[in-house]
Amino acid sequence: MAEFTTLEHENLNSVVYAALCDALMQGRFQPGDRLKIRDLAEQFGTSVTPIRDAILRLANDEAITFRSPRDIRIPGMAESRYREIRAIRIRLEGLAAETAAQVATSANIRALEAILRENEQAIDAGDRLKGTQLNQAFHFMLPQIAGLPVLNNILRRLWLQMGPHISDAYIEGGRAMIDHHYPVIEALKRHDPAAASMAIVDDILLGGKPILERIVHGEERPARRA
Amino acid sequence: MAEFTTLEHENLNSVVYAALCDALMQGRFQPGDRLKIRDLAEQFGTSVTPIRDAILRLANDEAITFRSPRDIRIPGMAESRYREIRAIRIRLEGLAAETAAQVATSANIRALEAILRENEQAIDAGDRLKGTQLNQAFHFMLPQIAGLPVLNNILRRLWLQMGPHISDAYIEGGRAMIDHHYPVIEALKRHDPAAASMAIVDDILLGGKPILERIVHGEERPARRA
DNA sequence: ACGTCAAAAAAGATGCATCAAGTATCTTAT
DNA sequence: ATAAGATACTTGATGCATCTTTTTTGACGT
Repeated sequence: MAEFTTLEHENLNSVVYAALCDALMQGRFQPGDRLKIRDLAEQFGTSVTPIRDAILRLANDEAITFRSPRDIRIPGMAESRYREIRAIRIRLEGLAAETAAQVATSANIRALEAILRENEQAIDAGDRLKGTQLNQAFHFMLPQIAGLPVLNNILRRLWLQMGPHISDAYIEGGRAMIDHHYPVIEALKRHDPAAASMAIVDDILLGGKPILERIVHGEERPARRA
Repeated sequence: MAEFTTLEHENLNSVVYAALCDALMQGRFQPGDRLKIRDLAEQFGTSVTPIRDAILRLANDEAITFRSPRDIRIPGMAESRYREIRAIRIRLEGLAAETAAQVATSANIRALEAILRENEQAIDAGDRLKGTQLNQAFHFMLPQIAGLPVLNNILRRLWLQMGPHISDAYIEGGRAMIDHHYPVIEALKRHDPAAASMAIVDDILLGGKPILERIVHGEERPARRA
């Protein structure tokens, strides 16, 4: 999962960054949670320097923000921001799906089907964490198949921002969260770019509905203290 | 130009980051150029810490890379990567243009026209730096008009990567580089999203042609030493 | 001349001390 | 008992020392 495209010479800061990215994408942070450099340093068993480095990168990704100069927090998500991210995803994942449909091999298809099958089982078993991970894995597979690393990185950053807001939505959504993945695979099999794009758009709009509702009804500026 | 959406409490690291971003986008670095933290610290009159912070953020943006653990450089651009970035820009700037066409005010139009006029003059005067800056300003104005800050940031990062590769193309291109900006403004005036999108796509594909040719004929892995 | 290898210099990574600014706590006067 | 002010603590930013690895360089042999 934590496959980073570029560089990253297993520095401590990259290890911390990768770990925090995973935590973010898995919804292990809640909006409003506060991060303390010294605490994280203790948890990771490093000095504060690599933690600062990782935090800075995450802030650059807008995955965390400095509410005040000394108050590092997981930001809230305004509804307008979520809608914007969704619109961007539609364009970008649409492009990925179209391109993937043109070049997908049977091995690619099998990999997607394997993820989808596992995802079903995870959802049926009520395993929220595994469910979100596999859903993400499915989405990230398309730009990978398409050979679009830049696009993949952009999407990764968007998911970093969405992570804290999708936590419980997947359990509530049940299998409906991944129902739209089937038409995607069918379109790739037929090498039908337009159908692939439409299918992934359906997934983003319909499958993501519980997430939007959560955000709309949630606090814009999350309460103090977690 | 250096308007950063979020946070950024005028820390030293943010000052350095903003300065390096400007330098990158203005083409003041060449692919293959090496950056040294201690040298930059001397230039900025700070210690190495804020420089490291800024460099780390830039590396996270993939605007600079660590060729080896101790060799920080402006990366080269493979043709495939440029084509991918172009495809992404088409989708994203297309979305920005469509949205902008729906909401543009007459004040927005006037601002765009002012930039375009200035850009003409800069090109006629052979002022490469100002030409590229105003061209960028035009492109960044669309997501701003559209009210899409996330999209704006994504584009900013892409431009950070393109910056070192567009240096001399604008002089060679002459007015052809901005000819396609007129139809964009016309479409916004008519509140015609489809036309606005098509116009900006034309600009990206045709206006960017000299850039692609430069990249195709340039070195993939740039020569040592600048 | 050219290539090889080793010593020296360079350079980023890490850790840590200090600073400044904000926060919480405690004291004290009303 | 409450509120205002002072004190101590928290916490990120900055600077700096040190460590390790890389890069450079120059001497040496072919």
